Amino acid sequence: MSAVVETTSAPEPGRVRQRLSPEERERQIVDGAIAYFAEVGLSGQTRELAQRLGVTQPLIYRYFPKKQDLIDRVYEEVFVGRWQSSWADLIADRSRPLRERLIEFYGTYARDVLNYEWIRIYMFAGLAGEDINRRYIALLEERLLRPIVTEVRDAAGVAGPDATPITGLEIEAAWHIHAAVFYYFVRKHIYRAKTEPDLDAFIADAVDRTLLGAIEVTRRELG
Amino acid sequence: MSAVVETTSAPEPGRVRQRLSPEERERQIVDGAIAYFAEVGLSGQTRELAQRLGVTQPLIYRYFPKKQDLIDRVYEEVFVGRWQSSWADLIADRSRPLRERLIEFYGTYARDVLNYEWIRIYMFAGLAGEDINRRYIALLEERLLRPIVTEVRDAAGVAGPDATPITGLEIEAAWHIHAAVFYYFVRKHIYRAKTEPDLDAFIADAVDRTLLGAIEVTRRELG
DNA sequence: CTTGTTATTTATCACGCGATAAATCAATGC
DNA sequence: GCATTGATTTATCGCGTGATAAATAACAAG
Repeated sequence: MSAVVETTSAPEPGRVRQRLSPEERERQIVDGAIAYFAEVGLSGQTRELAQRLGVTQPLIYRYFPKKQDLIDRVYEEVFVGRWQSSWADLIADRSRPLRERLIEFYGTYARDVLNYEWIRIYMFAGLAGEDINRRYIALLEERLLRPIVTEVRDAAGVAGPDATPITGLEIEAAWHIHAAVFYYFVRKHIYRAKTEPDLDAFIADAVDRTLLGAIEVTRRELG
Repeated sequence: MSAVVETTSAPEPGRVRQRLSPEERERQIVDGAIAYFAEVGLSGQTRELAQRLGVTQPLIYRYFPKKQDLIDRVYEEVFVGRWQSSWADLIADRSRPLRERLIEFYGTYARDVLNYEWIRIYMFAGLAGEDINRRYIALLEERLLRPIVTEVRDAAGVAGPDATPITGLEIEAAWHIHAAVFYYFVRKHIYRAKTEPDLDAFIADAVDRTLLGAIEVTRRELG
């Protein structure tokens, strides 16, 4: 009549064992891991994750022999393939005002990339010293910031990057636009603080305010 | 002839036991904890911390009976009392150009507040769901952002907050200036990415670019 | 219905980490 | 010196967590 020991996490007691195809179960584990790790960090326990999924903890190890394998998979699912190649054309489309292009870009980027799971796992990874963040920054600089600087130059009516190399401070200026949007989601999803509820209005306003200064300073310095 | 078990972390073997005054030892533990937790997060182990300090793990428990006590102390040391009351006067000093005031403020703020330990522990705390961040944001909004909006209004030559209440988007605009500086240090200390090496030049440029847009949009909307 | 495959669970190990009790020894006062 | 105090160390407990091996049972094929 010993007390229940309860070593391995069990699904809801009395629940019938559900047998899924390996593909379905793997999908379920990965999705659950993204949600769980985003909430508590990558040091979250496999037992707790299993409980949320309604399965036992060793089952996870059938699909991901090491916890690190699961973490790697989460990184891959969350960070790989979210960048849309069409964004390059959008940024560079001079048939439309730069302001309009940036507002459309950041509207899409905010919805497709900067959601709860992405930004929290991204910050957890950064604090853990992962390479991911530096690699993502390099990608952003090449595919987003330098194109933006090029367009800001054009909007300011000054020479392009071929004639005058882009400076460090110009890259930083493109970061200001990005930071305005990024930091909004840091406050929202990491600090869980109150933020402007109208996302579209926020983005339009953020682009307006940060872009005007970027263009004006560029004109003063290079014009 | 059994193998060494080594359960409790020991200081360097052969080192002579050093007996400090409680004040000195406590100071040493707190400083070590700030550095250690900033690096690995607040889930860092007391044994590892003890080893870095060159003392045994139970000694920490003489000064801080629970690990949470030590964490609370770290929060207190890092976050309390860094805000200088003189900053209010600096921001509101209309005998100087707003640009100049903000550059001086953010220069000081960057050095006095946004260092490696502060920004990492702040982000760890945010991800852990602590109240600290929301309380700090409330403090910033009251003591920094609203005053900045008031000064931006003045610089734009429009009515002050008494006549026209400050809007959510205006607060967000003040966040843009703040975000530019803050995100610089996120990239530097959390992602460990390369950043503009000349901090003063960066801050002057960041204030210039973000402030110009803030003033111009304010003039358009309220002028 | 019977049987085989394998998805899933049960049971358990090994180790790490927070925490505590008792032993030790460096400093201080007489 | 010698004794006393208390800062520091040694030894150990209990539990949580990653990981593994063996048992069980859901589903498909015949």
